[in-house]
Amino acid sequence: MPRRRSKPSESTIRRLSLYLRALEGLGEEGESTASSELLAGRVGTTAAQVRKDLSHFGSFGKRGLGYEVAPLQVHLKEILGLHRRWPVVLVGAGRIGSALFEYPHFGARGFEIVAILDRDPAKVGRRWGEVEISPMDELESVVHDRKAELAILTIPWDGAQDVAEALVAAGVRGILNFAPLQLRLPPEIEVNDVNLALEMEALSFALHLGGSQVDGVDARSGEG
Amino acid sequence: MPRRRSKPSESTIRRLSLYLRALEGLGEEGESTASSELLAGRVGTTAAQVRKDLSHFGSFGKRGLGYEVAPLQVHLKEILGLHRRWPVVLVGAGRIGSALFEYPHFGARGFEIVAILDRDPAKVGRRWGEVEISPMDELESVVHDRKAELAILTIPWDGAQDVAEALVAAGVRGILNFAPLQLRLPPEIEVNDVNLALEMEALSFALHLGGSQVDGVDARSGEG
DNA sequence: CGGGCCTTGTGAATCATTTCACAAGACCTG
DNA sequence: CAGGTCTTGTGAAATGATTCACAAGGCCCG
Repeated sequence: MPRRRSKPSESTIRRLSLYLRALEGLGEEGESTASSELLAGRVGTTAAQVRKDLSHFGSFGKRGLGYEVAPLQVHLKEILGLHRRWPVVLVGAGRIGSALFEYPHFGARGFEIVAILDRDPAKVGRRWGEVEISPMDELESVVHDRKAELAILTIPWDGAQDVAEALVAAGVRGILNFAPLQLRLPPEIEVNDVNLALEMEALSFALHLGGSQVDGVDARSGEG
Repeated sequence: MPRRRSKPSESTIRRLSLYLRALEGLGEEGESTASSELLAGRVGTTAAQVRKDLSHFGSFGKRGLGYEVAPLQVHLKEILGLHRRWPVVLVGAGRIGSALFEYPHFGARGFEIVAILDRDPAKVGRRWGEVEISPMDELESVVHDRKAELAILTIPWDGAQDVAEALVAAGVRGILNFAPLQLRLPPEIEVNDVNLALEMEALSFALHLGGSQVDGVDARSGEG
């Protein structure tokens, strides 16, 4: 197994997802091969970056030709672990939870929300499509029964830490966390934070700065 | 004005947001000062990192004491551009748009959704709270009238590029983009992508790898 | 008011990521 | 099958970010 030259960085992984989506687009457009330069253009990076990213996992291209769209898609899906179905538990049946439950791109990637939990008794028992909302005290049995290793947390910050710990105790190994706090969990648990206010704040910073002190901003003018 | 020793990185900016939130928590807990180490603990980074991040913008701490919670909060808000109100246009009145409209943490940071646009005639004219949904052909006038420099894009990928260009033409300078495609806009326009499927895929990668080839994974066991 | 204790701010060193540059192949054409 | 053209895969160089380590200050106590 001659793969894995050096360990891929977090950013490499994230770009693999982008390459995968770009390849799907190219496939729909009828392209059967793609050069690293073409892929880079679609994803907003450089050709060298694409090649380096892919090289961490093997040699998928043909010199002089580029990469074949369909096979590379398969490879990327396998690398990312998307060749299988992932049962997911959604905790928090609020607005964001509801939006994510309907989010079509999850299903397209094998992520299937198989259970919904909420602490609000008024919501428990309702059905969203095929899935009935369960009370929080069924957390452990639900996670266990459905063999869910992934969870999405869309609850207010004040319950998040406890729920996260319960999820981990029940067998969850990866959490997509929308609660705006830093979860403290064992290091082997993978947590991805989505902090929407933070994203807006990053925009605010950039606009604020650009509006008031444009002087120091170079980069684009001096050539490359 | 002796600020700005070197240019802060994107990651530094994002951590500033985290520090700000941590400081708010500390304030509520009654703390009046915070050391870089305490802040680092709350945010999941190192004390040196906190100090280096802050040092890009000035000297806010007192040696021997640490940082005063309330004043540092004010400084961070100013650095991030949060000392003012930001009118925001929301494009896409679907599930995600609805969730974001209700999202309490936006308002708490001065981001106010002042207009909603949707291409679906069935939605146009409805009210969400105080805001009525407008048709897409009012995009330019709405952005202009409300002086919105920020927009949130929660529409399907197939319309996103055109809408983004229209927003920019109307005066928008920053976009929070939920559409899973790479927007092609002038470089002075700030775009932050929130790609939810990608976040799940990053989790999937980590779990997939951890489950199948644990051998190469070191870091935690051997200590350092 | 001097000594001890803390914690900042920051150059220097380390570590990580990205970019460069080019040899090694692969295909095509004649 | 040789020569031309293209594009990969990859060490090496350049750039960027984080961590280290410590001098400079500030506070408190006696």
